[in-house]
Amino acid sequence: MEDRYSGPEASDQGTIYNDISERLAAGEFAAGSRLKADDLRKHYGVSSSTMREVLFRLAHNGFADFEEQRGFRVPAASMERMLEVRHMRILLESEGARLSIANGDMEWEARLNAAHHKLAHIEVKMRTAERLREHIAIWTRFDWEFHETLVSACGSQLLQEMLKGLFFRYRQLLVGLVTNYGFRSGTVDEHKAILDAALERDPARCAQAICYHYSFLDDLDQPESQVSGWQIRR
Amino acid sequence: MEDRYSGPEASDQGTIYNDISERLAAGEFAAGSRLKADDLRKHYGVSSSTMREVLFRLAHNGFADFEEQRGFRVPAASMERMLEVRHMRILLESEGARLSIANGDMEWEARLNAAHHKLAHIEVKMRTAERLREHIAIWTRFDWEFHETLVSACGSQLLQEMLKGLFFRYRQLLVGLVTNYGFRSGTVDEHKAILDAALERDPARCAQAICYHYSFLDDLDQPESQVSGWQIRR
DNA sequence: AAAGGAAATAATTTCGAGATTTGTTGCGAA
DNA sequence: TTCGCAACAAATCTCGAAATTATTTCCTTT
Repeated sequence: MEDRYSGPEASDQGTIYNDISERLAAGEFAAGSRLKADDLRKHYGVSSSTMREVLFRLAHNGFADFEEQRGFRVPAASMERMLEVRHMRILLESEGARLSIANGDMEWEARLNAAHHKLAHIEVKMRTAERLREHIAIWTRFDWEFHETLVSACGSQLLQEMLKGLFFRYRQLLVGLVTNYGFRSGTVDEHKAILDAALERDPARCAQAICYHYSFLDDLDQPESQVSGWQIRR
Repeated sequence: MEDRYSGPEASDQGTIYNDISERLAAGEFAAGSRLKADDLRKHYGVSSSTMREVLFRLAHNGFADFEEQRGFRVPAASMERMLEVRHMRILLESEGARLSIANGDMEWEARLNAAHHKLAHIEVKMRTAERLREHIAIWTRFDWEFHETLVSACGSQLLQEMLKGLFFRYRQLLVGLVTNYGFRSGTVDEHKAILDAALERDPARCAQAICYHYSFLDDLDQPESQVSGWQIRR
């Protein structure tokens, strides 16, 4: 008799890590709330030590805050923190795109096109989707794949790793700060602008397009101006 | 009767983490070698779980590589990896310095002067020191404090955190790649050039000085040209 | 002698209980 | 009512052994 529970089948560390990070990126846990090791332990059917390790891995990737003797918390989603992450994303992504444009071959162009195609498809679909929640996970993956592919020919493994961390941190903060899981209809055109600039091998215009992709944040502070149906959470 | 051992007195996680990272930054463990959890566990007198957590923390800060079911290893110190870390350091440090120059007040200038003074003092002393090994830990700290202070007025906590990780990763790789623990006599003038450019509020010249500070790496590939008495490890 | 495989060895990973620390509640005094 | 303090409750942190998985050794087979 199994008195475990009926959750995810395989509950190894990697699976649990991915599951929790997805749930965090989908805004399931309120920003600033405690990640109770004991509750999660029971939910996934593992021991406290295993859960602790997973939480440490999440913490060191920026998904959670850790304080000694005080456990783990979902990082508070402040606009200041958000702007800092955006700043770093723009800096690294522009540099990575610049190098990719300089080094990338036709194979890179093809992969970028493919990644954009998948992303555009889901984004157009989501514009009229009923239940946005169901598409967030796959959209997040395609979004990341596009941004990852953009810098994939930069020649620096390190830059790509750092950018990955920033991407998911950004998403987590965004979901905590706004409604609609951070989805906007405007992203379709913005991603297209980045793609076009990259394929035309224009680093300056590409950097500009990347900048514009994140510029909506500046409008969020003014409550009267709505950004594609968004609202700041209260 | 204590059959523990006679090492560091307080063996909490933070202390062990700092001790191991210092040993790694001093090149005590050969690059590519295994970090045996059991040996370290015995050395510090803690359980395997505690040591495992410390190793995870080290791994997530780039001090160690982790592979599932295969334990922890000292990252292989390759020149490629080194150039990647240098690239990111230049990018982030130039940006951080630029913002600090724009935002920093007189208080920042004073702190930068103080940090440089301490750093210059130890570096001049090390030029003629007998046993370099003894000064590495304190030199590393002052070196970091100077670079940290340089960007401390940039207004981004995130940039500073990322730069800190890069700094120690850089040091670990350097120690693994060259002799003399990565110390060069040329750093004295280079740090002075960075300080002067920052105090004169010249971002472009500051970025140039930062770039020059790391440019010695380009000469390392040519074996005939010696960089201030350095040699590449074989 | 070389290659393959099975047993032996050595490492990592998981577990659950106990020790330690933190947070909370209730009581009494100012 | 407010503050301090002590006892209680709930969480984290550590531990060492057991289970799992990788590595080495050595014997068999080709």
